[in-house]
Amino acid sequence: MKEDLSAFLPLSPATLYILLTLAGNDLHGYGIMQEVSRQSEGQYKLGPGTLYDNLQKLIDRRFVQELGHRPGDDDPRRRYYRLTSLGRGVLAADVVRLEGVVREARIRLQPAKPRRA
Amino acid sequence: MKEDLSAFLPLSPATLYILLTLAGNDLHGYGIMQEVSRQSEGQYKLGPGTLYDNLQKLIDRRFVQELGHRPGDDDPRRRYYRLTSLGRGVLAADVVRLEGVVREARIRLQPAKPRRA
DNA sequence: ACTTTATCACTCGGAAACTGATATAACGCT
DNA sequence: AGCGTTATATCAGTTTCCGAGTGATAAAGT
Repeated sequence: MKEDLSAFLPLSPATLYILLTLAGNDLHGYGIMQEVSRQSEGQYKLGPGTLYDNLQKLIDRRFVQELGHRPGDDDPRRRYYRLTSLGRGVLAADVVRLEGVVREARIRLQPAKPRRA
Repeated sequence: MKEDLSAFLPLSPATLYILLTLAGNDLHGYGIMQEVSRQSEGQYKLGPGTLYDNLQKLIDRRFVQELGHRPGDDDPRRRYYRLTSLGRGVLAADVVRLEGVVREARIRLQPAKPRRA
């Protein structure tokens, strides 16, 4: 019963990192920015423009839903977002694609691997 | 003696596929399009606009060099391109990044693995 | 108490990238 | 000769990216 998730692939780096971050926990915008920076070890930083552009697009496509403010949260400014099961599926599909890319790259980048016998 | 290749990361999907394809063999534009389509099992197709935009950019950045026409080739229209060692390094760096993404995604997508006990 | 730094949400305009339609032409086959 | 494929390339329209900037609250330091 798989839908055609491949129509949404490949995900852009920005989209991929956002979905990846939300796959772990529900999170708010600023938290996503920090988490992406942390996960990529500072190599990739998401600006607010990219973030909110993407977030809106992801909500429109039902990959992510907004939870709004959390009643018990300490900081009432935060607006939380959650990955939907559709979004989870899209992320999983892209991960499969990426595994293929990585596998292929490993083969092509190492035509003569030093062997250790 | 590593240079700061991370400044060029992350590669866009289009760029990644082009570098990946050229990592295997020197190839001409049309061949790249076909090979990308084949490698991604038809999921991702590079249009000529995207291809030549990227190719020019890659040449400017010295990731790829043009070889021009091959003397012995049957079709003299073809213009061949080759990955430079810099381009190879960038590709390798992005593959490392992607491996991290894939690893992280695998962890986050399976918080409760079905056990078979 | 007061100042500074960090957190948080979001908008905006310009830059960059993507996309497919189109143009042009040589090639291979019947 | 005619036709589909191979091949390079450009162009305009759209989408995406990006960070500077705005505004405000919360936390931490002095």
